[in-house]
Amino acid sequence: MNVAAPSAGPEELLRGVVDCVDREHLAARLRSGASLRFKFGIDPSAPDIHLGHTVPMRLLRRWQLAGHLPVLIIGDFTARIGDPSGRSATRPQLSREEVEANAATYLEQVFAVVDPERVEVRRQSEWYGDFSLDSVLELARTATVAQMLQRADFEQRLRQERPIGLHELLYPLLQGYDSVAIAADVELGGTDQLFNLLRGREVQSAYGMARQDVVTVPLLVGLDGQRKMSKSLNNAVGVREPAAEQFGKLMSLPDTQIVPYLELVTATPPAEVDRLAAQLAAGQVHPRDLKELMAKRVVAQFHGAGAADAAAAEFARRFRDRGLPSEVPEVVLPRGPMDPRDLLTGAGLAPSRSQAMRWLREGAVRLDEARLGPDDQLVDFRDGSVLRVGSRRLVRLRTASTAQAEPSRGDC
RNA sequence: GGGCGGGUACCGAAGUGGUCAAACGGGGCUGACUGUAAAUCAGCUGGCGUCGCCUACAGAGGUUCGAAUCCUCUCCCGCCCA
Repeated sequence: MNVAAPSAGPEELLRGVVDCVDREHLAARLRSGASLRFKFGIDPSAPDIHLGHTVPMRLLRRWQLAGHLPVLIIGDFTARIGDPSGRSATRPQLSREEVEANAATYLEQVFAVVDPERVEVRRQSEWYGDFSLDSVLELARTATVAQMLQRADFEQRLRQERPIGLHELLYPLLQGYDSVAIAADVELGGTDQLFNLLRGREVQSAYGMARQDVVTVPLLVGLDGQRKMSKSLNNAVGVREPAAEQFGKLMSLPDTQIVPYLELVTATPPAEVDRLAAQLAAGQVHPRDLKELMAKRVVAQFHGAGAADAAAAEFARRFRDRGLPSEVPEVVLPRGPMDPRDLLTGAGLAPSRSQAMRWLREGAVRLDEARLGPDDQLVDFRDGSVLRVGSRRLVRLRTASTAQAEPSRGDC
């Protein structure tokens, strides 16, 4: 990555942030020209990061370019608890091995956005690895149960008579102690992190350290246009997904989110975002075209402009022109007429004959241009025929008189 | 330790002896439509030899012609009192 950018002032560095505590204090420090330790914690609780994670990472990069030092905390301990933020239920416990594996792929993904040259990467195990019970108690003494129960998600769970694990109560304290361990000047997170971030201030002062300032950025709304992007809500775009997959998902985003996405997950300059938003509102630009622009820019960040353009072209071919994708998976089947249900399961498109039958009733199944129905007895196919269910599930059939059929399982 | 209320399909949640493969909502899938994998409307959403059979309502037994529904024990969760 390039350029040692000129150091920027508070206006530039705080653009787009939602909460900022203590704003006066932080602004003064930024103006002072000091290089700040800018903490950002990531829990390797899933193997992949998604676009939602990149929102704070982009701010991290801006600060990095301005001469501040990002300190990335790999939450290899807290990941095993699971952050209760915004959670209505206790998370499943991860094993040490899972967390390790996740952590390894995480950094690689983070560095797609953040410059790997100028960061400090720390793991919680550095300080929690041999944390004694004494230390735990000392940390636990820094807060009261009432303070912990103030947070909305705990309060809500209590009201709904759902379980709250004792270890979950500890989460904000552990995250807070990280700030002590690395002597953070500022901590960054999504708006749902506010409670934890503020707790860090209290923990630091309990340990006789100056309080960090706290900055939050907006949460990215997921593909459903409603809830925050989250893998478990199945509304996320992973940064490691193939370009075509990312592009298609982004095109399914409700129109209302086009501008927020441009703003939060592309490098589009604010002035241009404003201009495009105005044009969209005035009907001067077609929502689909703007969405395509946004999608291309997002995809290009992870796969390059060429791949983004190719994904856009492929998408147009498949869904606008209703054509075949450029690459169709093949499956080899024995030659000869088959019951359509066996054909679907044999080709790996249907997980069961019952599901195959449902699709046949729904009119979802096409063999080349012909639609197959529930009353079709035996259908014949030729080498190279295309069997499809809906628009996204399809295979090219190859016949083999000698070879055994080796169906690849579909993911239905 | 005592008392009470719960554990139902991917999730939430009805059902309290047969008409329950299980209401309803969400999610997912499919069709129509379209600028899209958007919105909207409609259908589907355990398996199989598909108008029938099998498996399923925390687990194991039991009562009954018949149980998700009743009884016993076990496991798990929540609340209240100590």
